[in-house]
Amino acid sequence: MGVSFLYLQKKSLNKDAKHYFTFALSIDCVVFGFDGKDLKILLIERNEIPYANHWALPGDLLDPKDDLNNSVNIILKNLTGLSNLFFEQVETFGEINRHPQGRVITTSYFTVVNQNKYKVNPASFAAKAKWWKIEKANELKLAFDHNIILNKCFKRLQDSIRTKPIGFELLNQTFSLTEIQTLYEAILKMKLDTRNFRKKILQMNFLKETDKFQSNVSHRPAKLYRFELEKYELLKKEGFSFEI
Amino acid sequence: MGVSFLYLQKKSLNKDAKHYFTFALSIDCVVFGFDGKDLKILLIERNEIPYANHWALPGDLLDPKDDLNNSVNIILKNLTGLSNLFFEQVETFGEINRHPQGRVITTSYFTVVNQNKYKVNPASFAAKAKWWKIEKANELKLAFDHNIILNKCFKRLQDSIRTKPIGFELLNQTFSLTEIQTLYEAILKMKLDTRNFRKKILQMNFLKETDKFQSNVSHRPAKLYRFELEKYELLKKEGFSFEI
DNA sequence: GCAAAAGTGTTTACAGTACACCCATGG
DNA sequence: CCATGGGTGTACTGTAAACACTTTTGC
Repeated sequence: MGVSFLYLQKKSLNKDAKHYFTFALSIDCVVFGFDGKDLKILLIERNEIPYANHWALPGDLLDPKDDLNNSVNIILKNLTGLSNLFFEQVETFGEINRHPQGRVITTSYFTVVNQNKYKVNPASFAAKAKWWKIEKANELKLAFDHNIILNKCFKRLQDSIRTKPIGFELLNQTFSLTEIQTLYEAILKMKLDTRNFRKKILQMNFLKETDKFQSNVSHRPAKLYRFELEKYELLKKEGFSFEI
Repeated sequence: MGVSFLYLQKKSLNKDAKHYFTFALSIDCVVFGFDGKDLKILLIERNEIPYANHWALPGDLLDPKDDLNNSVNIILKNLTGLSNLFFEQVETFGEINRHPQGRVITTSYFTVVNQNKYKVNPASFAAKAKWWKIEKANELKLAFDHNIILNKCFKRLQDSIRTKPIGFELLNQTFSLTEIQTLYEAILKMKLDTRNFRKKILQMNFLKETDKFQSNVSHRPAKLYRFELEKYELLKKEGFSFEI
């Protein structure tokens, strides 16, 4: 197994640095989007080996000069044009043979974006990108261990959506209560009771009714709401805890 | 920033491997113990630079031949003699200057052990090890970013103890209800109501009353219970979810 | 006037909380 | 017989869950 005490001992560390400083690190990111109906994730089609013609999570090697957490935004921007997103670190994968070309450890993140605000334009970036329904993505044989990473990140999203107000990132700035409910149903994969859902989310007091309504719908137009971040921060400071 | 598309392109990866395959990876572990009264963590005293004479979390460099998650047990055994423990991966830290001697990324884990079963014997292992009250450990200036890692892992323990039956690892095989309650109070850092706590944990139906009692105590001896793993697994399969 | 989704309140059941006294043992 | 922690039940309160009809718009 060859575990050493290098970590504790400078002299040995210098001597055997060649042996230990041989890992590459990558970042893989699950980007969740919502089109008003289904939860989607963003995949990129590889055109080089290994895994040529396979779909993969957007990701890249970490430059040894760059900070880990700060690089996610840069990598994602280079691959897809998406920028300035919030990320949650999920898990680090380090199986010996997960990358066929060397010892690459990957740290996974997820983020959520509004599909309408961020239209991915495959032509303008390095790789072909496409939004996939999460079930469809799971039927694909993704590159590397990306099916596993995808599922871990999806589980984490399901947890986080219930305890943090990240869902509003997936919607337009104003939205109807039905839209939030549909979003929660798509992520949690369960039907929710309309009256109870509205009661619960409204009494949290961080949604502000606007004077706008849906337009051009062939039914009663829904009132539109806005998420008040400042209000949420205040409530949190007072000890309130978000839970759906 | 120098982010590349190497990850996607074999030819470049081969060419620039020297640039990217230059990280070292380490594993750091927060070992929680319980002495019947206080929550403790296990620290090791370094006697080499960097951070000579500083206390540090047990950890070591990962050998490039070894799997990440599987190495935690081996590393901890080499440092402390503790073996065959369960670990939960918590977070990976990759700030540029977190290690003064090179680019070392660290993945953190926590585990919980029964302090009575596992007496750490400093003399017989590589480094001097000591159990510290968590508050005292936080007052120390630990090596590297270990204060931060410790606190992240402690928060994760506080979450996990409420949703997974890991607390019983910290106790003897048979234990009194008061002992579990004291443990939860030590970890969650709050007083709990005795009658309500007992009701809640007993009605989960995975604690089995034994015919044993405390002995040599100068008060009414407490009935001793046992955690039934099989029962817990069964209940979980039926959709029951642990929550304290 | 019909189709389609928006919007709205009440009742019921269960789980969380608060709370105080008697019991068994060792010394 | 006293000190110490073990052990127990009930009433109250608040939140989750179940449930059906009216409203507004476009066509």
